[in-house]
Amino acid sequence: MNVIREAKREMARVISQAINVEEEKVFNNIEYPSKEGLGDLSLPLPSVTRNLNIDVSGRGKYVKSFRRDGIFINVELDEVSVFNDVFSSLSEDYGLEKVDKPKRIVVEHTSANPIHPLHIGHLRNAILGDTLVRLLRARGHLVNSRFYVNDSGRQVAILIYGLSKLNYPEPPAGVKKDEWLGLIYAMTNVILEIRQITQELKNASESEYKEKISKRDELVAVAQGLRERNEEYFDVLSDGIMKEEDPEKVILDIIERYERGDERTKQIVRKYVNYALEGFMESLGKLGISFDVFDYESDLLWNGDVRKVLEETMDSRARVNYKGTWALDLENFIDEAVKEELRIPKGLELPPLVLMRSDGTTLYTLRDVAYTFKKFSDFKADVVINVIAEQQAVPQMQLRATLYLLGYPEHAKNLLHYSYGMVSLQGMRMSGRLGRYISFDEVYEKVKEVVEAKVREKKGNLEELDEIVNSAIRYAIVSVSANKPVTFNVNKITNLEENSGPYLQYTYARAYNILAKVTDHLDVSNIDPLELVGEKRKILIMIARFPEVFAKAADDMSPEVLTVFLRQFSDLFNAWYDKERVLQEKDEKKRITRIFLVKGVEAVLRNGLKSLGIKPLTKM
RNA sequence: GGACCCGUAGCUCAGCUAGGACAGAGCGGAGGCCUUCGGAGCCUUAGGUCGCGGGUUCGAGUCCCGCCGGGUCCGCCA
Repeated sequence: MNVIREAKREMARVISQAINVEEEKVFNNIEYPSKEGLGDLSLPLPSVTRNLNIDVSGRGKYVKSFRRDGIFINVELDEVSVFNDVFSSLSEDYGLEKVDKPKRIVVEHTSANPIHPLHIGHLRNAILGDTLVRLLRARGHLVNSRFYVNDSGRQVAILIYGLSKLNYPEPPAGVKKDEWLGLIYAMTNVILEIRQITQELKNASESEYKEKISKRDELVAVAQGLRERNEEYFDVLSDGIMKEEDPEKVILDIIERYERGDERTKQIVRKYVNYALEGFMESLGKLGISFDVFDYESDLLWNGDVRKVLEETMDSRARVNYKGTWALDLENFIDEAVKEELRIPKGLELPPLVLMRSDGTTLYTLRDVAYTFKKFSDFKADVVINVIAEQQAVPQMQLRATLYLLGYPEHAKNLLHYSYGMVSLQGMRMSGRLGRYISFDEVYEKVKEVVEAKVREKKGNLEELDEIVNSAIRYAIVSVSANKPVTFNVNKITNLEENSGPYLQYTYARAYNILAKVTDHLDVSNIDPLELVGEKRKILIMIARFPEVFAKAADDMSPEVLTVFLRQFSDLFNAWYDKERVLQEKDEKKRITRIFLVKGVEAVLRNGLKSLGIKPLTKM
């Protein structure tokens, strides 16, 4: 039951008849007054008519009164009707309104390269992605979450090359596998880069020389830092790589063997890639994040999917010769109207999609086309959402344009890029390549430390410690709009005061514990209508609004909408909580009225928090 | 050079998609509240040319244009 919607309908019906404007138009322009004392619902008249000289009167089931106030028609709701209808139908899943026509939706998120541990950029990706999954599921959609394993690129090959120099060691017991791999990868890469730049120095011109020297010094400093973390590995790697005649050739050979599907290479690569994934899952598991499916990029190569797409593109009328290889000319074969339809800026000159390297091997974006087909077909998806950083905006547009050109306009339209802004680190860019990052695990442990100290100080319940840490981290991420660039700051996450996940959990616990002690028989007809004033009345209206807010947050894919609402709602409840007693109230009708409101608060917070992936705590 | 994202209180951010009533929170600052169902709380208070300049409109933080800052992308990398 969505009481607010019914009330808005009633209001719109009366006004539309009075001023002769379509009901739908009136309905869509109804808003909530921005300040107190103006009623519960409001219509700015100029938004629907030029005739401002009108008055509306009367009342209905929900509408108690209409009042003309400047350019507005303000409506006061009948709190008793609202109360009755909200609480006589208050179910377990109150507010989690389901869509009429559920869609099948694939959400791909996180998809970190399996060569180093997850860092705070992935943290944002994973939390946004997982929150979308939960919100859309709560809304009634069928959602399939996927992780794309980029296992066939150069980066994995570098890692495997390093491992080969170490004679394919096993991760030591007690060490997190992704972290262990990340160190080996960074060492290998840095040593390769130093070797490379040292070579370049030999034929460098005077002007380049200085720049290259300083770049090399920088790399050497990074290398020293890495060496301190494991001297034995570093020295063996350094020795092996420096002695290698042509490391580049060996790395290309690894790529070639893996892409071809050479059995021994497959075994080795998959083993270590899966170690990295194990590490990812261990980290993400702490926040309750998991995936339905892992898709390996290499599978698309081995099973012929990529080849099929390549053949299709080679048949395309948009195929052109580009710098000596083949590409799709997206710019000249996609007109303005289609660009707009595919959410591509008019002024952007879309770069051609290069189909293959001169040696015939394929490139990431083309493989991504194949992967997109797989996501649509495997799950019979209506919509595919890619949660990817904003840096990938252009490749994502190329992807949509390519799908369109290949004759799949529906796929192109239903492929959404859920973009998020960069996460930087106090002015410094993170770099997995150089082993410079704050890992997901470090963040988690740091937050856990602070939360634990706080719980001990409060003599609180340590059993749910992980759930408090989870809510602190999720809230900090999800309460900022996705497209904002953010600078990472642990202090912000460890502030557990009013604007925080733990604050919401705490508020929930208060409401829950009142209800746990209730002995009254609750009957909506046994209440005191005069109680529905002040904060209690406002709480009631917000409870009634919750289904609408939830639906908007899910439909717009804007979890921050729900977050803000839950916080304001908690503020309101806490303000009231401090002023009046519930259980100690002597008058039975007053007491029962208040208990109902607390029940509403409990339901709204419980369902709101759950759909954000935060556990409502009964004690903390 | 072109394209995209961001710019709101000392700091961190809501509000901008679909314009509407004196611009809202938290942190930090100042001052209060434990005979109280959980003080991770409550109540006061100070703090703002909504980056700047035009335009559209009865009305602009919100829409349009032009600037200025910060970031990102423009590879036969992923």
